[in-house]
Amino acid sequence: MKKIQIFYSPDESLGFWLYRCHTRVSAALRQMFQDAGYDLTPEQWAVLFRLQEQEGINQIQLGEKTYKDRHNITRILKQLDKRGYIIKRNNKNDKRAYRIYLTPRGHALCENMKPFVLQHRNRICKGFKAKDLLDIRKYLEQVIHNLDHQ
Amino acid sequence: MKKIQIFYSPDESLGFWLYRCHTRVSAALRQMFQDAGYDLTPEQWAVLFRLQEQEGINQIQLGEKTYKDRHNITRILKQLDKRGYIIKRNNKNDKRAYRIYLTPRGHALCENMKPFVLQHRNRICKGFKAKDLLDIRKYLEQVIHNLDHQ
DNA sequence: TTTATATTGTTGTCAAAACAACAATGTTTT
DNA sequence: AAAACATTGTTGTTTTGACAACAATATAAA
Repeated sequence: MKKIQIFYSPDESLGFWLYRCHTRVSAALRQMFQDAGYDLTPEQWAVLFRLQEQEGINQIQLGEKTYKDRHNITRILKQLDKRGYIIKRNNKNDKRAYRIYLTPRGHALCENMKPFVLQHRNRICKGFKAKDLLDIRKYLEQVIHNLDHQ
Repeated sequence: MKKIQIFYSPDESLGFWLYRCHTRVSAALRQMFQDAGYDLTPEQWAVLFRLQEQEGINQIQLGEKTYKDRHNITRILKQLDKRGYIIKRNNKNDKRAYRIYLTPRGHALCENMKPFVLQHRNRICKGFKAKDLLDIRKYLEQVIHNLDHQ
């Protein structure tokens, strides 16, 4: 007997919805930064914020915080460095690693962006109750858990 | 009086979770294709499947189905064409447009991938009840709706 | 101590997303 | 019919994600 498998459309699939949502949400933030006259990508923002949160960490730690690999961190820092938002200092204890710091310019940018980021968050969460947001997060955590465990 | 705004960490933000989830889910599918010995990206898969669903459509329509813009469709089709999975036929009614078709090789690939895609879907949805999946989708639809309306 | 292995970071390649500029064809307006 | 505008598709640039190869330094094993 032949095994019959029903293949539902991607329209019904979680991965496809995650793709749609993420690209739209990310594009909207990028657009918001642009409209506000800032030359900053959402990815650069993520790194910038983590640095403000915890200055002096190295690129590996930055990658863990932002869920980006070291290759991408290298390049994103290159962009931030080019624009004068960060500085890489040598680490005396470990000559392989750098300690990454925000410049005053970087600190200022980070503060300036926060209202826009808040506005963006409010926009995408419109109509959600606190419990909805907790539920969504619980679901998304489960997806990542599923991928982490086999 | 100064207005105080609490800026919660990205760890609490929906956009960040969507980023984490999407990149992990997408990377897992890419890895699954690779491990199975197929040289196919998740994006190429999305286009391939839509073509099987509806052959002869043009690139704009393909973009609408996959939520990609025409620039990306052009390049993804270039990859699929290079590998012999699709063919672009001229449209007599509209000389600007092509009609895109799967080759037999493309049809075969699409069929071959389905079990892997199903396995991937089951993997990321492990532990979810039918209602959970409906809820997630409802939430994600709401996010997109929020972005579509102002 | 010397050798082997792991960690930190860079560079290079390829594919995709976002965006601008362009060519060619269709459609609408005048 | 001619001009203005819209649609379909391509190419180019920049940024990011995924991956491989590499250099330099640190740590563990022999």
